Amino acid sequence: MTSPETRDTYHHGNLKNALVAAGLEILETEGLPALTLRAIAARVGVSHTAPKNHFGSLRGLLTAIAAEGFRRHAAFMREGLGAAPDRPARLRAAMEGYVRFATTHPHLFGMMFSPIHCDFEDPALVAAAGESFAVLAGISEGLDWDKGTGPDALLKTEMMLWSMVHGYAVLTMSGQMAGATGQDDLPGIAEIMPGFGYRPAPA
Amino acid sequence: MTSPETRDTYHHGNLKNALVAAGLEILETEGLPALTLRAIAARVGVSHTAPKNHFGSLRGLLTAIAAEGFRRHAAFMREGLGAAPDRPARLRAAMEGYVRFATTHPHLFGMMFSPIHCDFEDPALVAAAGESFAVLAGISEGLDWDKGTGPDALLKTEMMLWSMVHGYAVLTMSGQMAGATGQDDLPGIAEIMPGFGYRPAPA
DNA sequence: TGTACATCAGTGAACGCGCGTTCACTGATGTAC
DNA sequence: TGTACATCAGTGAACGCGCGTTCACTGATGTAC
Repeated sequence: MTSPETRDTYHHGNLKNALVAAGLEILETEGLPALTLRAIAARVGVSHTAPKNHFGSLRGLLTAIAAEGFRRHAAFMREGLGAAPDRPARLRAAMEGYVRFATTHPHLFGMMFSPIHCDFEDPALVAAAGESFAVLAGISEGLDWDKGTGPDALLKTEMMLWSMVHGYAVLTMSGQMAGATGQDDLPGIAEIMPGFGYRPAPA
Repeated sequence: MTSPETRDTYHHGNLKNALVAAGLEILETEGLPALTLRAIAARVGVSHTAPKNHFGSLRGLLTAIAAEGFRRHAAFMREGLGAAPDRPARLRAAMEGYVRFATTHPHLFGMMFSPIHCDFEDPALVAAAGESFAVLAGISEGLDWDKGTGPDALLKTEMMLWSMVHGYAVLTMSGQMAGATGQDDLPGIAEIMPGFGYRPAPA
């Protein structure tokens, strides 16, 4: 918790991290439109001009928050991987972790993919997003489908998996899937995926 | 064009449609953050309180704009369908139409799926989105994959296709796909799809 | 064909709000000698 | 161990802006008789 706190020192000491943490909290409790410079600073108990020293601008701060979001997103996916007994189970666990993150942190997830809020050129954000993508890439390897086996085939598999799970997350989360199909109780991501097998693991 | 025009009549005559058209133009030229009540009204040449008579609030107007977006989106997909010689070609055309719409109208597309801007409970919006979804549902029928043939299998196929194409559109459009994979020249949506066949058409 | 009147559609000034940024500043910290 | 000084980190008042909404209003239109 980083609830509005009183400081006795002039310098905060850990303001950079505290601002990111405060931003994440605001996203959880109040949503994306409430995520302003002033609100974030107030939650940390600091003047609203202080963030400028660390992030330059609001956009810089939001980008840092999104980067932390991607790290947690990757962690969500990796969480289920350890317990999975085989590769199909790992695939399923990663996909379900992806969707579970979106469902439990809808505002953060929305911001992480919004060019209006984040600077996708920022190296730290690109690196964090890459960490998340790497989990999907890891489970794509060896997936047996009909697109050949070259390096380009691997890229296509990664793209296919990422597209499918991301679209599923966005459409179910927003309620659009339920609205358009008229179904309230929708099949999970693992239910709708094609039933891919894996090639024998390399020795 | 609905550029700032001068009227000689007190009543506009077609304000409701003109406001939607103006909103669509602003999205094309200036993007989502510029889509305000005042900007839309100014473009039509009307006071910024006039829209209230027709839409109640800003949110109502944005929802109407999104609904028109879905109608155009469906039209984009249907466009390629007519010329397609067979069902696999129709599948490909619809998917590519989906992505092309997102690429050519990124801000409109973004708003159409944003709960912050639109009211997804609005019947007109749900109907328009359903029109769009119906195109995908149409090409899902008869698709031969390994999930059985019941009505639930059809729903799963529709969801899978929609998820895949939507995720692909969002991720490529925002530049995230290029960023995370490090590739500039990415395969198209038809390239990454599993190579589904179709069952023989019913007689 | 006229008239009275309700309703619809648009005006424009004002309101209150919260925003991000700029500015001159001050307190705290680190470092060179 | 002291001192001078540069730099870093945070303050708080002020700025200018544009936003959506409210309000009392007025012009235009449609309809009943």
